[in-house]
Amino acid sequence: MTQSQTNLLQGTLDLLILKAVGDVEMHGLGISRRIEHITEGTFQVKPGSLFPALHRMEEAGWLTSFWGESENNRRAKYYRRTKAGERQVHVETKQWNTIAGAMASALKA
Amino acid sequence: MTQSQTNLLQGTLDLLILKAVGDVEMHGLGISRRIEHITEGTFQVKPGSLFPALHRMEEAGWLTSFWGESENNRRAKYYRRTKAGERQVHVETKQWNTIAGAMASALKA
DNA sequence: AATGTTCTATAGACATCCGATAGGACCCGC
DNA sequence: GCGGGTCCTATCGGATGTCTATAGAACATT
Repeated sequence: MTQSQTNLLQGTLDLLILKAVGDVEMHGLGISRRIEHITEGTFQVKPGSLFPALHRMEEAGWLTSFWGESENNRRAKYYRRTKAGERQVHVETKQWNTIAGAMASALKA
Repeated sequence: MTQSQTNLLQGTLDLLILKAVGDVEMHGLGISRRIEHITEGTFQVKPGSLFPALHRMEEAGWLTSFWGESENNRRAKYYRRTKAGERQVHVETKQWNTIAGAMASALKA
């Protein structure tokens, strides 16, 4: 049975990534660390979740990428949010607030 | 392209069902209607989502069921929350609050 | 009988998250 | 330079869970 522990809710990862990237360019592992930071340690995004998500979002046009060099002189792929990504933040934030509101309403009963 | 609009976040359905059942026994469609009500119309659970979830949760021991007769004289399967289901409400509520808190923290940046 | 409504149920498609695994590139100690 | 640790990206297979669509049984209405 061994239930897997902190399952990330489907659909929240995209928003977290978009939020983490912010306005500066970051590479994959940097984004991962930043997500852990801004969620106060709650979400730890593993590579197997992160990279498919990044590729998916680049495909969708919410992120652009370019190869660069990390602060540790490593080859790293940097991501930046696009205009469309900016709009997506608003869309998904609104969706999240709707969901959170509905859940709060359901739980207070 | 035709993006399917994933209405419900994975993992929230179980909690909504457990909350909807409450302390009285209800049949499937009744639970569905009640979820829509207590979430103020936000979540509309379709049969294809509802029944697999009910079976899964009965398997897990959070619900028990028995055949009865609906208020419209139809054959209906009634569900009731078990002790384990009661405990699960607390577990999942806590998880939800953690997640909601983490998201709130991430979004306020 | 024919039709609609209520209620349960399943199949198939699809998206996505996770664990495991892999490999290239840089750094350091020796 | 050689080996091991770390940083960084990447993919595969499996598992879960939701949606659309479909189906059928039973009762009610006409």
